[in-house]
This record gives sequence, C-alpha cells and structure tokens, in this order.
Amino acid sequence: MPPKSAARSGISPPRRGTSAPRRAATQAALAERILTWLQQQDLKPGNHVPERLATEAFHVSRTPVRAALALLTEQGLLMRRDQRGFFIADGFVTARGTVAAETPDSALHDAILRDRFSKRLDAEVTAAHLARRYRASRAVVLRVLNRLQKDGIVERALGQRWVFLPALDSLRSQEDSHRFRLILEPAVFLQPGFALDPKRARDLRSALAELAGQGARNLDLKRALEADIAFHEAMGDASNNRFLAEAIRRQSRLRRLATSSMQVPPARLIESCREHLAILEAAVAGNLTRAADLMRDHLAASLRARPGFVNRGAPPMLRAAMMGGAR
Amino acid sequence: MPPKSAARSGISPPRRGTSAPRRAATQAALAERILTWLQQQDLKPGNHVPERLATEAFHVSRTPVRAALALLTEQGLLMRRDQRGFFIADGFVTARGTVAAETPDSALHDAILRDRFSKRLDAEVTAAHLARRYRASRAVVLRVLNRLQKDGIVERALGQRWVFLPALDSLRSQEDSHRFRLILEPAVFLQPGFALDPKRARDLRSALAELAGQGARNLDLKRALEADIAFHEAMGDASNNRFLAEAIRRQSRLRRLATSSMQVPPARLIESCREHLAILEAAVAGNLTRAADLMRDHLAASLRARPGFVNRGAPPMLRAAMMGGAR
DNA sequence: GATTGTATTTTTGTGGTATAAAATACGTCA
DNA sequence: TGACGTATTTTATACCACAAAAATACAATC
Repeated sequence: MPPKSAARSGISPPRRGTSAPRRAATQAALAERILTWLQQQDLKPGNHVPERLATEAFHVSRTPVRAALALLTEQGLLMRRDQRGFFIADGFVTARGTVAAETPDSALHDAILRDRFSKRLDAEVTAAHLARRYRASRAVVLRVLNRLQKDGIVERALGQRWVFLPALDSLRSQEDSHRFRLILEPAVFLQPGFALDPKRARDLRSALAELAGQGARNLDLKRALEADIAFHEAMGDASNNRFLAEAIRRQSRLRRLATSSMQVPPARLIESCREHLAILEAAVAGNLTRAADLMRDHLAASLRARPGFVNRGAPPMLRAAMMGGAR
Repeated sequence: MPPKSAARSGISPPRRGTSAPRRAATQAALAERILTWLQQQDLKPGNHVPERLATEAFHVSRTPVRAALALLTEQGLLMRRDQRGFFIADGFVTARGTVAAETPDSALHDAILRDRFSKRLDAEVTAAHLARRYRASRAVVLRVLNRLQKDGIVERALGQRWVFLPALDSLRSQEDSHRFRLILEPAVFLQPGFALDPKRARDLRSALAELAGQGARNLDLKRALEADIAFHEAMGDASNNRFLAEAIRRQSRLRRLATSSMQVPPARLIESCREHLAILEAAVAGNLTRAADLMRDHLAASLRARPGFVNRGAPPMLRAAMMGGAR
C-alpha cells in the first residue's frame, strides 16, 4: 500500500480546527498560574487586580494577561468593571482545583505515560511510531516528547529513537529515588542562609494539619501527594541553594507522574503528614540540626514502608551508615 | 529603519549550502563518539571493527555508522579493506583530540555563552533578538536554545522570552554548586552496590598520575579540567544510583561551560589531582567510608581555595557541620 | 499619573513539500 | 553463518507562506 502519496495529496481544509485548542491551552495555563499566584496573596472580594502586577510577575505582555483574566472572569473567580479592570469576585475564596482544560497535548502526554508504566510501550520508540499509534500529528508528538525530555522521562538517542529513561516505574528506580532524597533533603536545613518564608510555612502547616486529622479511610490520595510534594519543595526552596532546590523539584516531578504505579498505604500517608509537621515545627523554631535528623528519619521510614525492596543488596554496615542513625 | 521588509524579501538561493554542514556535523558527532568508544577498549592496529558492534553500542543503524567509520578512515585512524570492513590503523594509538569540526551551531552556542558570561547579554532575551544580533537563522537559534535548555542554562518563559538561569557565572552560583556537590559526592561511596569499573579506574589513575607529576607551570588547564570532570563522573556512575549519577553529570556540564570565567590557581589543580588519586585508591581498596571522608575534604578544600567567598554568610556552627570535620 | 481599552507591529507557530538522513531489505563474499 | 556492500523504504529536517499569539504603541478614562 502506498500511504505516502495518499497522505500527501490530501487537501487541507481542517486548518482552523487544529490550531484553536492550542490557543485555549496556553491561555488556560497562564490563567491557572495567575490563579495560584493570586491565592498565595491575602485577597478579599472587591480587591483590584491590576494587569501590570501580573505582567511583571510572569514576564509576559498585557495581551495574554488580559486574555487569562477574562478567562477567570468567565469562571466567576474575577469580575470586570468597565474602564476599571478586574476585581476579585465572591466565588474566589471557595475556588479550588484547576482551570486548565484537557488539551490534545496533555491527553497524549498522559496516554504515553500510562502505556509506558504498564509496559505497553517499549523502552525505545520513534516519533513516527507514536504518531501512528495515537493518531496524533507529528508536531504534537514532538512537543510532548520535548516536554517529557525536559522532565527527564525520555531522552533522544543518536538516531531517530527516543528512549525512556528508567523513571519511577520500577522498584529499583523508586529505591534509587528514595536514597537520592535521603542524601539531599536532610542537608537542606544545614545550608548557610536557610530561611523559610513565614506565609508559606503557615499555609503548609494548615494543609498538613488538615490531612493529618483525617481518617485513613476517607483520605484523598491525590491531595495528600500534592501536599507531600509541596512540603518537600518548600524545604528545598528554603535551602537558599538553587541546585539543591532544583534537584528536589526534579524528583517531585517524577513522583507526581508515577502516582498511578505507586502503592502507598494510607496509614503511612497520615503518619507522613505528622512527620512533616514535626519537621516544619523544628525548622520554624530554628532548630535546624533537629529538623535535619527528623527529615532523615522521615525519608528512611518512607523507604522502609515499601515492602519487598528494603535493604536489597545492601551489606548491613553500609546500610546503617545510610540510614543515619535510624534504628 | 524597516528591517522587516528588507529581511523578508531576501531571496533564498543558498539552499544547498545551509544543510550541507549539518550532515557533516551529525556524522562527525557520531564519529567522535565512536572514536572515544574505541579508545576505551584495548585495541591494536589490525584489529577488526565490525559495524554491528557500533550499531548496538549507539542504537543507530548501519548507515550512519558506516559514514562515521568512513570519516575516521579519511583521517587515517582506521583503514578499510574491500569486502572485509574497517580495521584499526597504525595512526590510531597516537590519535588524540577531536574530530568534530566547528559548526554554525557550536559557533553560536559558544558566542552566546561567552557574551552571557561577560554580561553583554541580558538575562532575558528573545529568539528574534539573538537571530538579529548574531545574524543567524531562526532555526539555528532555536536549536541552540534547545540545547542550552537541556543543559539547564536557559529556560523558556511563558511568553516569547528565554531567560538565562544563574549558571556558574557568579561567585554565588559557584558557591552553591560546591555546597551541592559537598552534599552529593561523599555519599556516592556509601550507596549500596557501589562498584567501580576496573578498566575505568585504571585509565583514571594513569591520567591523574600524569597530571599530578607535571609542574604547575606547564599544566594544560583544559586537560586538567577534563580529567577532574572524568573523575567525578566516574565516581557518580559507580554509585549504582542513576539519580545521583545524573545530578553529578549535570554539575559537570555546567562546570565545563564555565571554564572561561573560573580562575583556579594551577597549584591547587595539582593538589586536586593528588587528592583524586587518594580517593581512587581508597575506593578501589574497598575502604569506602575513608573514600567518602577524603571526598568531603577534597571538595571542602576546593571550596576554600576560591578566595573571597569562603564562609560567606555561614554561621560558624553550621559551617563546621557542613564541612564534615574538615578542620 | 497610573490604569484600562483598542489598534498596530513584531514575533512565533503551523502546515505543506522537497530533500537529507536513517532504517531496512537483500544480495554477495569470506 | 556472519559480515560487508548496495538498493529501497521509511523517517526526519529545511524552507516557505501564512495564521496566531505576544509585544508594543497610543488613546481614553478614572
């Protein structure tokens, strides 16, 4: 069969159709970032939201900012008054969750990850192969591959192949990840210039306290993971060392992607929240060496909580050194 | 001035001219990788180099491998016998240095880094701005930007801007980098499954010994840095933890780019080589805790060797904890 | 005087096609 | 049988024109 000539001689009428969702996607992305940015400030209904502040915060011009604010207005989070601009609406405080819609990009992104984690995709693929399999255009496939590359999920090989790096899809990789964090995160508190943003610490504390107070039964796993990640990233940011913060953030991204294949018992998650609170308290009180010790214990406990691969291959002496005094 | 119409109405005759160097560049890149790969093996003149081995090692088909091997043949490093394939030539053992030619991409890459390190480029640029400034095509600029993004030098902002991340271009960043490595690298030896490739250890040892024996006067700075990086990357790879190895590799890339702005006294480099040798010896002997201690001392010494920003902002107590017992 | 609303310019992204590069298939020789 | 040499098919890239998005300039309003 000659698919070449058939495909190439195809006329191109659906031209407007393909580009429309992309615009919506970029606007929604900015809208979402603006929303979380607004929520981090203490704003009340009726407060003015000048465009200029958003343009400066995100380094974009007024045009996309206005589009994003209009989008938030449509959702009832902001309100618009003629010649006055945008204002916080009543529905703002209760707003929770995402604004972003499902885009072709994110759909393909998720589908690829899902199929890869369940081993339906080989470790080596070509862009053309993915485009055929998911009936997506080459442009979309390449965008998604580039995004995955940025997150450290895939890497471009020399030829036409893209290879999946071992992400957190195997027990081995999860163990590696834990041991890596066990090296990094306790050190955060011992960096010169460690400083925790007070507002951020307060927000973290309330979110963690709420989760810790819940029963193991009706725990929202997704929210628990996000709180977990937010905590660890905040500690990284407080370290005053951009490489440390970035390394922790990279791990967070991987962990977020691997949720589906991770099986953490809810009871452990609750316990984890309590440990986070204790670490936070020590850090806020300026007791940094204690915070580091608690963090080490916390990560070691999480490592131990995964059945079946604790202590794998580690001679006893070295293991004790790794765990840093955890019993 | 209306640069728009002038630029856009430009005719486009040099069509073949622009793509030709690119082919040569990709071939040369593969040729260079194959060369270093061959040099890591113990090969003697006359030995056969089957194409299949290279295709398997680099995951590319025979077509580019053959082109690359032909390139190496042109340079006298291999020789070709009809119907028999490629063989190691006499000139192979003495070959040193690179095969890759200067490409438009690498020229732009270097120019951008140079201008950025010397603050002639702002932290925020647009692709169009770069294309005008360096009189390069958009495609080249975008390729270079993508490469810089992969190396963690720039990042794409929301709008049309690319922002330079703080690389090793400031004392502050260099200190961050050192403190980060001070966390990571001593831990390498304490990972379960730490294993150093014997051949690689031998090569490292001989290279380091040669450098350490030289006088501070006639030291090849470029080679010294490469040996330094090779040593640290080898330790990372031996850690048996891919995240740890990757983090170290990321730091190496940044260090390599920042050579121009780094001012390390040659005497310190020599000393550094001796320290590398001691660490290597301890690691090979299986004395891993000692290797970790030596690595900590080594990095702390390097941190101290930079005048003007040691101990900056670190309260004495914490600093002592950081240095891990270094006096 | 600063901020919003609107129009204009600049820059970026997309789709189509020719061409280069890589992968593959197949025949040939040691 | 396994390696090389050659031809063919498949895949990726360069380039162009045009549409979309962002940046910018300017007028109007509080």
